Amino acid sequence: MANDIVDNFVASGNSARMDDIAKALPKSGPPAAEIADWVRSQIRANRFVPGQRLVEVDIIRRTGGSRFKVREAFQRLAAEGLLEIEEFKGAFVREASLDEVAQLYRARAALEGICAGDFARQASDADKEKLRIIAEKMETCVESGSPEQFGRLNSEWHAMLMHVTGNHVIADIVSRLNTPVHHLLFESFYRGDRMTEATKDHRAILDAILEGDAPAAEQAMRRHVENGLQFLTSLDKALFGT
Amino acid sequence: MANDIVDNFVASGNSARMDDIAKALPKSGPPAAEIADWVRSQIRANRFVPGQRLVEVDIIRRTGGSRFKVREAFQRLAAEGLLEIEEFKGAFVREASLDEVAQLYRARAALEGICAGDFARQASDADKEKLRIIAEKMETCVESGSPEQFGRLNSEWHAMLMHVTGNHVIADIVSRLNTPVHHLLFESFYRGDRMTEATKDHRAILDAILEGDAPAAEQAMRRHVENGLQFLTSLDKALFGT
DNA sequence: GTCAACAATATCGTTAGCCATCTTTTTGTT
DNA sequence: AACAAAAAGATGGCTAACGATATTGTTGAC
Repeated sequence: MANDIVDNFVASGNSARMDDIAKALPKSGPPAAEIADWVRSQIRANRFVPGQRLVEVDIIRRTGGSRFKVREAFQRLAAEGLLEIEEFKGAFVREASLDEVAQLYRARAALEGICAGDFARQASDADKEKLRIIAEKMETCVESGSPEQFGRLNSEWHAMLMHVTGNHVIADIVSRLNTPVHHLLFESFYRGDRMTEATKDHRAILDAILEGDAPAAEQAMRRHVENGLQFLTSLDKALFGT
Repeated sequence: MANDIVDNFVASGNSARMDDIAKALPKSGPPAAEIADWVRSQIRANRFVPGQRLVEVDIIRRTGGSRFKVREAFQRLAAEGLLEIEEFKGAFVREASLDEVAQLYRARAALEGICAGDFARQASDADKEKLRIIAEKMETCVESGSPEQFGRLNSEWHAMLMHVTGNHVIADIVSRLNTPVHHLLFESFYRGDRMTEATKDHRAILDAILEGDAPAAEQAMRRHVENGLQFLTSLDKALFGT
């Protein structure tokens, strides 16, 4: 992501053709949305940690965007709940309290539960098979011990479960719910036997879906997300708590 | 809120010199959040209708905010999903499709269901009594036929149900879910016998809560919200559909 | 009379520069 | 040596001006 921006910026400066420049130059810098994406990715990668102050000039230096765009991006991120902006002090990465995270997880459990029920009810056999295949790949990840691949597949699995039945809006809400705690999510698969537990949960959900038992699928999904929360809280205690 | 802004505008509009104002008013215009609130309220009151174009200068004139702040507010509202911004065309009030509204309602049903369950489990007797009293007031509104009072109490009822058990984050999510369809909500209580039906639903929820039956409370709340959606879809068909 | 091309206006997007505010550092006094 | 006050540096906020684009109105030809 960062490279995209830099390349884009450099490219527009180095272009040779007049035509190319004519079309490339109107956008002198990266658009505000791109800057927001970049900051978001930095936060997700734990490169920007909660409480850290985001200095405008610094972001401008790194992204090549103008001050105006950077501030627009900050506003967007603040509206998303990722940043907090204080007068004359600037933007900070928002720190989500454990209680807040718990509520976000409970919300996610409810929403993904709905989607799991929908999937059990409406999804075609082909879609169910797709879901099964991804789950299978994840199991091989557990064996080979590759948590980042597991994480990617996990995201894909959850996203597909929601999008297949057309619940794009709910999926969007869920993704926003995830963002503030994504750096913890990322770390969670490295610790303990979270992967094996998650796999067990996935299997339970998949079984309910294959049997067409929507309420069971919903319940299983809820339990799965709530297990994730429980793991996260124990992780938090181990890291920061006494 | 709106009056504050208007008064502010009139004051600055009638003054003679810009310089005088700059020195006379050490406090600058309303902050971006306030402008966003104002625009939001205008949309809620159906004064800004879906598809309408929001011209920057117009908002500046009306709110007294600077162009920068207005644009910041637009960004925030776009992130909230209320507006859509197109390049060189400006901000439009976003039109929520019926499918989108349906998903928002299903999400709301799930989230408020959780809170209803929490309430049944954790709320004190005093809080339960408070909830009962509000419901009682709403019943008198049905008899006397005052829908806007009913609407206010309804908001209070739902808000209290969530906040009492500390689910502030979930309540916040729900309020954002409501915003895009609030103008329809506003109209809904004027039509048919929605008020009496809602009252019946509320009574069922309250009964489950008073008995301490959390799952029943959750289910009742879900049904209540889903009934609201059903009413809204029928209303939409009656207004626009064939 | 209608349609198309061109011009004019209005609006949006961007940048640069100035002003207000906060933080930190330095200096002076107790 | 410690604390307070003032000044300097840094940071964010705001306005004004400029360039790009869409929309609208007008004029001319078919």
